[in-house]
Formats: sequence, C-alpha cells, structure tokens
Amino acid sequence: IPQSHHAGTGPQSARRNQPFLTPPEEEEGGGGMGRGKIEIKRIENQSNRQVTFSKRKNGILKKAKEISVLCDAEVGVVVFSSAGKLYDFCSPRTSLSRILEKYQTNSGKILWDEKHKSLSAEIDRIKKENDNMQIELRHLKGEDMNSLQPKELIMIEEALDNGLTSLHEKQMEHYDRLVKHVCMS
Amino acid sequence: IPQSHHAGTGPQSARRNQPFLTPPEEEEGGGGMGRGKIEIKRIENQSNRQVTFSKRKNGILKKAKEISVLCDAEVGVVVFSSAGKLYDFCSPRTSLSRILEKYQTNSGKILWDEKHKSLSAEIDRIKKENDNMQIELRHLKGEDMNSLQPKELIMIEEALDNGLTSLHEKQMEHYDRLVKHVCMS
DNA sequence: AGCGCTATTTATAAAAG
DNA sequence: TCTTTTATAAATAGCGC
Repeated sequence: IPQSHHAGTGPQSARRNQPFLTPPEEEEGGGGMGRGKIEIKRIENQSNRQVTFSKRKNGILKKAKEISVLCDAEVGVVVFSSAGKLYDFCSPRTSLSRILEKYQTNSGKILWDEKHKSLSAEIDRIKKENDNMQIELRHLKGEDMNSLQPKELIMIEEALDNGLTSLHEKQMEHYDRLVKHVCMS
Repeated sequence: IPQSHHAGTGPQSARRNQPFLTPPEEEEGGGGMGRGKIEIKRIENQSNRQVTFSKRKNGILKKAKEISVLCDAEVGVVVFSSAGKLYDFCSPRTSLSRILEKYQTNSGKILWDEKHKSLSAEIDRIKKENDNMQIELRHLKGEDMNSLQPKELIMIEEALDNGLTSLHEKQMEHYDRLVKHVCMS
C-alpha cells in the first residue's frame, strides 16, 4: 500500500535503510530534522502532549490486545486523556467488571460491595468446567501433552481409538448407503 | 558495556546493521539463529507463552507508566496471567477505584449495580461455549454422530488422526527415555 | 523466574499535508 | 485533529546462563 512514488529513478536495488551518510538533500532548506529520544517527563507543549497521547494510547491498547491473544491473559486497560476523554480495552471473553471482580479477589482491595459474589462464583465454576473441557479437547488434538504421564497418554490413546472406531462405522454406513443408491439407479 | 566481541573482522566502518549476507561465522556450529516476527495468535508452547507474557507484561506496565507521566493521563491497567497471577498499574496521584468511578461516569456503564446484566450475559456466553465444546468432545469420542455429513466426519477423522500422531510421538519420547534409563542402570 | 545478548520487528517523534 | 512519511528509539523473540 505505501509503496510511494519513486519516479523511475532506475534500478533501485533491494537495499533499504540507506542511513544518511550525506543528508540526501533537506526537503526544505528549513531546519528541523528531528525525531529522537525524549525523556519520560511531562510534555509541556500541550499540542505535542495531545499528539503523543493519541499515539501512545493506541500503542497501549494494541499491546494489551496482543498480550491477551498471545498469552491467553485477561487484561483490562482504562485510560483518560488529560482532557478527560476515556479509552479502554478489555480482553475478549470477559468484561471489565469481571476483571475488576477478579482483581478484588486477588488483591484484597475492595472496589465495591459483595452483592454479586454468588453470580461471580457461578461464573468461576462454569469457567473451570470450561477450562477442563478445553484441556481435554487440546489433549485429544495432540496439543499440550508435555505434562502428561504415560498412563494418561494411554487413556487418551484409547479415547482416540474409540473415537476413530465409532467414526469409521459411521462412515461405513454412509458408504453403504451411497453404494446402494448408485446400484439402484 | 555491551560492546561484545567482534574479533577484529577488519575495518568495520561506522556502518551498522550489516544484515547478514553471509552469516559471519556461526558462533557455534549449532543451529539457532532465530528472532523473528510472530503472528498474533495464542502461543501454543506453554513455556514460550509464559516467557512472552512476562516480557510483554513488563512492557505494557512500562508503557502505561510512560503515558501517564508524559501525557498527564490517568491510566489503570490490570493483567492476569493465564495462571491467574495478578499484575497492575495505576497512575500516580489516583487509585483504581477513582479511575473506575470516573470510568462509570464517563462511559455510562455502571460497573457495580449493572453488573448483574453483564454477569448473566457472560454466564450465557460461557454456557454456550461450554455446549459447543461438549459437542466437539462428543464427536471426537465418536458419539452423537448421526446428524453429521460425510464431510464433517472426514474433518473429525483428520482431527483424530492428527491427535493420534502427536500422541504417538509423545509416547515414543517416553519410551525412549525409559529405554535410556534402563540401559544406564 | 530472571538477566544478558542481538537481529528484527515495532512503536513513535517530528514534519508536513 | 487525523494521516502519512521517515529516521530513530524501543520492544522483543529466541537463545544461553
């Protein structure tokens, strides 16, 4: 998409990143080439501060999304610009409320009363069930088996064999039906 | 401090970033040069997932701190590892509670009282997920297959075959380890 | 679990539109 | 204010300890 212009300059080999041994002509005679390091302290210029906020806010939300996907982590992020505008992110399959609830449980800090403990408890229970199935599924698919003992592997193997057997029977039924159908026509 | 070795390869002018047209001698005969892009999807290898989580978690908390300082923003971040360990950040001069209060005011979402809805919605969602996994599990175990089409059966078959293949590899590892152990004793 | 190393990939500060 | 561009600064994947 970028692939800017590059009016037919010629060969333009595959090299990239020609640093700038000689400044390849300043775009304008004028001054600033800049980009550069900044120290981590409040940006005084309000405009710059706003721009930087916008960029970094996007950056953080993106990072949050990435870690939640990559590492299967639960993440909640809430950001207010200095102007008071709100931005937030919450990992999929959960909610800020849920994360905060967990936060309370885990940190001991109480963010709100405990009216919803029971609902929460049910969610925990179901999620646990969920996790167990997830694990079983993974195992049947041959994933995450490093922690398994030989005995457990054998049980999985039996399950898989049984599955295949049943499945083949079923496939045979389909096959027979097909053959029968063809013969009759 | 770093300034590693670089045994006198020669002139080594000020250029950096010599990619690696020819690998300038591998340190050891051994293999891995690696580093590289990864796609944003769950990291299957548990160990890598944990390491990446740790690194990126630090990264996000750092970014949160930076934006809060640079841009005078209020930021709250809560992260749970997949193992359930909690990490969090909150900008200075405030607290998570205060940020959340502001969040409610600003977003209209009421985290506490309206939590019922989100909780029950979540329960519904999880239960549905649960059901789907249940079905998939049954299928892999060769149950409830009457409603499946041949094509679907084939997909299941492939899954089972893949599972068996992976599993046999794993069993082979156990076996090899056992043999090795016996021989050594 | 964490730190150091380095090649690469990303994020971004500045500038200009 | 948001976007695109470009040169730099940072983050980080895969190793090794």
